[in-house]
Amino acid sequence: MQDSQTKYDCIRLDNQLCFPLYACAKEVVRKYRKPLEELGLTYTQYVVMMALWEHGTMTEGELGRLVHLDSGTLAPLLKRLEKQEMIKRTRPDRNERKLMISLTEQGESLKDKAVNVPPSMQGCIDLDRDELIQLKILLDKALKRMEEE
Amino acid sequence: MQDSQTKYDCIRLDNQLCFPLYACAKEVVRKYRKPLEELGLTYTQYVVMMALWEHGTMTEGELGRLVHLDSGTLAPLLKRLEKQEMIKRTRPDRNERKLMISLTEQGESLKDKAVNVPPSMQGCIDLDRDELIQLKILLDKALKRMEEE
DNA sequence: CACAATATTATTGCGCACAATAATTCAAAT
DNA sequence: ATTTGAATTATTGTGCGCAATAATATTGTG
Repeated sequence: MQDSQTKYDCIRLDNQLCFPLYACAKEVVRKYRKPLEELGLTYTQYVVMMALWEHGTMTEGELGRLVHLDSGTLAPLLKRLEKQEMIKRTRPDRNERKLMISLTEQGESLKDKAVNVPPSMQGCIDLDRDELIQLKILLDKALKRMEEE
Repeated sequence: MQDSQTKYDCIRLDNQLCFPLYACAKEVVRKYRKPLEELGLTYTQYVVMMALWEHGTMTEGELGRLVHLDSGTLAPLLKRLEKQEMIKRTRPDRNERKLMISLTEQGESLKDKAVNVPPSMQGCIDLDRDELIQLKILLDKALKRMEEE
């Protein structure tokens, strides 16, 4: 066994795939903070709002599956969004276990401010156009397979 | 403007690059939980230990730059690792501001268990070999550019 | 109907994440 | 030598993240 190849090579940071994934994700979320501050949203809240803007009213469970968050994270987050009057939380009569999450008028109209966020985040990941496309394809594919499990 | 292309398209979840990045990273960290439990480490602690196994003793600041964590996260995390007797935290005489982080014997030898983690995480991202390589290249490149700023 | 099993959300507990700020130590400049 | 400024780590406060568990409502089965 040579110097340049030991049994510990597999735990070098440079040889990890998951570490740059983890670190990039954190950096990106951090970069969103400023522009989202103007909307009064955290990154996670922004993701939840995007799901609601696109799909409309749904249960907490459906929402959680869409954005990859469980009830332990989502329940308090939704209460905060309700307090900010972005969403409403209501129990349907037919099934009082479920919690329907719907947008308030204010929440719905925040959409018009939110469309300014993606343009301002252009270049937040400093890669060429082709590389960004390729990266998105790979991440979408990986994520989809995780959802299928 | 047609139905299929509105000004709100840019805030559809499907059109985000950062969302699958964020979601994938979370899923991956979650998958590490089980195997790391046997080492008594969280994912973030594991990353910190990898940096120390590879580079040896360094200051908190250097460590933080390597793993992309600031003092607000790192300080309490290092105290927990010290309590578990994985690391030592000492102030050098020449500069009492700095905090040197070094491995204990126990921390050093945990390395031998840790080498089993990457193999057990093979397939944690369900992509072909070539796709994994490409993904790593793109993420490394993106992360490197973020570090350069 | 009774009651067991399931579905759905809420709570708890611990740790990460980071901005903002404070506290301490060191270095530089007059 | 004193003071100013920079470097370094620690603390505080808020929110995310998730496993484990609890609480409640519904559904299915005898």
